[in-house]
Amino acid sequence: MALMTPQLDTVFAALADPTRRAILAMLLEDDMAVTDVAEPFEMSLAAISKHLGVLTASGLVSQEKRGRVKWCKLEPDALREASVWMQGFGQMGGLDLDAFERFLDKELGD
Amino acid sequence: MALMTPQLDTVFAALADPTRRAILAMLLEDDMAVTDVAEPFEMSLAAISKHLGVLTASGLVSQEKRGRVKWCKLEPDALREASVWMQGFGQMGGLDLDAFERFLDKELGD
DNA sequence: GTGATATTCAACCATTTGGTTGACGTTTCG
DNA sequence: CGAAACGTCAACCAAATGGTTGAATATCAC
Repeated sequence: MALMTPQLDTVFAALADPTRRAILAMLLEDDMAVTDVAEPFEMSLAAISKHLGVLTASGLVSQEKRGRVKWCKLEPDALREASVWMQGFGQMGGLDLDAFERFLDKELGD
Repeated sequence: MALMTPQLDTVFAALADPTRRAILAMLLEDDMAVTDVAEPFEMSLAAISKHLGVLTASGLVSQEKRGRVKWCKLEPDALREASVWMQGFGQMGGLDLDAFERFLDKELGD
């Protein structure tokens, strides 16, 4: 059993939280500072900072500090692997998903 | 902020575990009994039973008991909502679709 | 320099998760 | 009937998750 592509683990785990999905939706519109990301939520800034850490660790978001502001940017490419994995699932019966995950490792590896 | 669609939570959370993804891959080929699902894994039957419970709760798998055997069946439709959610992020942009098609030709060719 | 702003860090807490083991109810088979 | 096979349940455990506060660290603005 292959059980590779640990990126899938972190990406799907990141997507499993509604707060994090809402953050991604916000970042879809524009890059944002951490404080601005946190503004609409009824939870502490530190909690949002942690969520952004999870998103960054999964590759779904990148962060760049300029001055005292840390800008958060959506990285849609990180969704490709997960999305393609799911597409394959829904649409192609009988596919060898182990081979498929190996394919994704190779294609998306860099 | 919306934070709805609890189904997405459970589907993504279910997909975040490599054991569960491997189970889905096995079920893609055919329906299976719980014991047979557990066979290739180096963990207890009870653990696999729990994983199947998570998959069933998320709707990705259905279970039907016939006699003393509980049959597990993949429910690919449950992936649709999550898949559609991802479409919003333009994820397919950088994937090498030619390589993808070649992969599919090879995998599905026979 | 002082003070406000931006963000993280550290410690803590409750809950969930992923695993174990052993006992338990069903169903089948000899 | 009695034993084996199928699967879950219950109790337990360690580790991870998602949140809180309060202090700490930079940076900017006056």
